[in-house]
Amino acid sequence: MTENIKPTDGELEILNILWDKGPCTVRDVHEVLETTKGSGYTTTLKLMQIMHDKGLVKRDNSSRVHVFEAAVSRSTTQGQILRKMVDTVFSGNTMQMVMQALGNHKADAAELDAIRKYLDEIENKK
Amino acid sequence: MTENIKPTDGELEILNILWDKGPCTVRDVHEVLETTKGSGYTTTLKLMQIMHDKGLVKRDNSSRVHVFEAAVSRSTTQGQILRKMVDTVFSGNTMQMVMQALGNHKADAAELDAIRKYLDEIENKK
DNA sequence: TAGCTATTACGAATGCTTTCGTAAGCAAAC
DNA sequence: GTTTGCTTACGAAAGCATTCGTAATAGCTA
Repeated sequence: MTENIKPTDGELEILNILWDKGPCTVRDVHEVLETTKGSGYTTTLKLMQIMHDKGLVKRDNSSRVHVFEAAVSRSTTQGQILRKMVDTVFSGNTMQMVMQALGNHKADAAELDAIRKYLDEIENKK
Repeated sequence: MTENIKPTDGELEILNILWDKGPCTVRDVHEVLETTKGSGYTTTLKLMQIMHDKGLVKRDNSSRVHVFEAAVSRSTTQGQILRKMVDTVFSGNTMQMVMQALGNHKADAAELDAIRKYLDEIENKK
């Protein structure tokens, strides 16, 4: 077990911004959240400070205006959250979850083919 | 949109028990949680009372010992949580989530075939 | 230099979840 | 009928996430 980091919903929103845009100042992040959530500047700041304490982000404070960067990878974090969700909501049954996801989602032929291809890859790799 | 019910983690644990075992008394549920979480009886009771207030469970109080039953379906709840997770963690990209799930999960040939079959079903239904 | 602005730091308030102590009610057993 | 034990009801405490008010700080500008 590497880490037991579990970002909260608010923290995840900020991580998404950092993953999309790369290193950001508090203002950069706030300008996004302001439109999506309408929260205040110091709210964003506080959240990012907490995330730094938790090790979710790295901070470059060489200049007066600190620059933040995600300290955890997107795919790793996605995998952790996904696994926990499968465990708690689907009793660990990944296949059932995938079926449900495919059933609810209106996939087009191209998407379905992409999955078939991927299934073949998985099978051949063994 | 039917409901905007979002069970907490603790509530979900109880729902899982009710879905697995059918109608239960508080004691029935507590006996499971006691071993998995070690929480006290009144803790379980309180949680189930809150769930009743929220409409997550139905209560039969015709006898002294109340009998509780899930008021929301397992698949509906799974679908809601799944959709929210895809939106917040995978930016709404269901296919990417499925790929990640399949990649992390060590599926055997039978499971992969089950998915292929399911993909065919989806495609033919159109 | 003095003052204005933008940034970070700190602490507290709010709201929600989880937990449990305690009281009250009821039923069976003695 | 009194006691004992299980059940439900109520309220409060603890912990955490989120929010923001206020202060301290640094840089820019007039």
